[in-house]
Amino acid sequence: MFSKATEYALRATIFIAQKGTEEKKLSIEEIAKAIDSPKSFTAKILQALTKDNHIISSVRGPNGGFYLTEKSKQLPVRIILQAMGDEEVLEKCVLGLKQCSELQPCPMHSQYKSIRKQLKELFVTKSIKQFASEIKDGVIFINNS
Amino acid sequence: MFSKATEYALRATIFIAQKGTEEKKLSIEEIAKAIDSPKSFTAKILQALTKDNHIISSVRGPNGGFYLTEKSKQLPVRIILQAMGDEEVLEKCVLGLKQCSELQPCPMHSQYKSIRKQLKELFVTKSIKQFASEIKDGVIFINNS
DNA sequence: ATAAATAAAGACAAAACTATCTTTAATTAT
DNA sequence: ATAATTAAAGATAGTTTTGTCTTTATTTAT
Repeated sequence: MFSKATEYALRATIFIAQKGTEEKKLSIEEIAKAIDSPKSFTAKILQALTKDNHIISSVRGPNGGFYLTEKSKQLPVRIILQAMGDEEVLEKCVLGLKQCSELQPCPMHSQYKSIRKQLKELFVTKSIKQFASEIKDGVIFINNS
Repeated sequence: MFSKATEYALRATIFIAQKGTEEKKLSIEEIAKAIDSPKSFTAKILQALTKDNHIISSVRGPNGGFYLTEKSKQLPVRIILQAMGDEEVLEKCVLGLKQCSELQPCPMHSQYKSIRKQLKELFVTKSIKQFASEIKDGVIFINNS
């Protein structure tokens, strides 16, 4: 569905939203361990979400790390797909046809369109915060081991 | 959602099922043109679907080409994903977590599982033939131009 | 001021994916 | 038999994705 990079971005952002605060920031070390992702690769991804897109906040130096502002937590999860350049799946024809539409439907269009709509709905209407608050120790997990 | 190779495989197979017969086989030339895919790359894909998986039938030489047997047309479209090694999306956690399940759900699990179920249902319950017969000239399209 | 800790930035490399081109084998028509 | 046609097979190459490592910049604590 999504690239590895996008999977890591979603996991990391939801994790940071849940565990990080401006007072207690999370290091890339902690984050990568928690979500089971390669550290340096994840660092690159968080950099992008920080620098270009201002979804995540970061501070360098001792006691530095990553956290999300309350405002960022309220963004739809779609914002992460957008930042990662990986939101095509929310719009695209399942057969990859450029001109597939209601007027020129592909053979799978009528069956697939409702699935795509629900997928888009999920990423557009739900906020980062909503998924972050799903995590309750011992009930919902975000780690991978 | 799927790789380019899988998109071409789905388009080609549905197209061949609709237009090809044992009497009037389709050449790789015709197929690639019709579904707007790179010819040699598509040849490789059809080779795989022919040789290893016996989903498509082929004959070499003059008036040779590709077609589907009636039996093949009745296979679920999932068989194409399987042959292409690209059916992971029907089963996988949206966040890419290995152990995500009802017992150890990821933060998106409860919202996403019904979407994944519908997607799987689509590929498991619908046959190649069903999508092939969706194509009616001027109403349903499979070309890309 | 200096040292330590941490993210940012950049260079590099391995693997996977997409694509092309050439040669070979099989089949048919003459 | 021979020539023509078509898929099969194999070699190669470009691009993207995934990942690592090193150096630099910033911040904090002493």
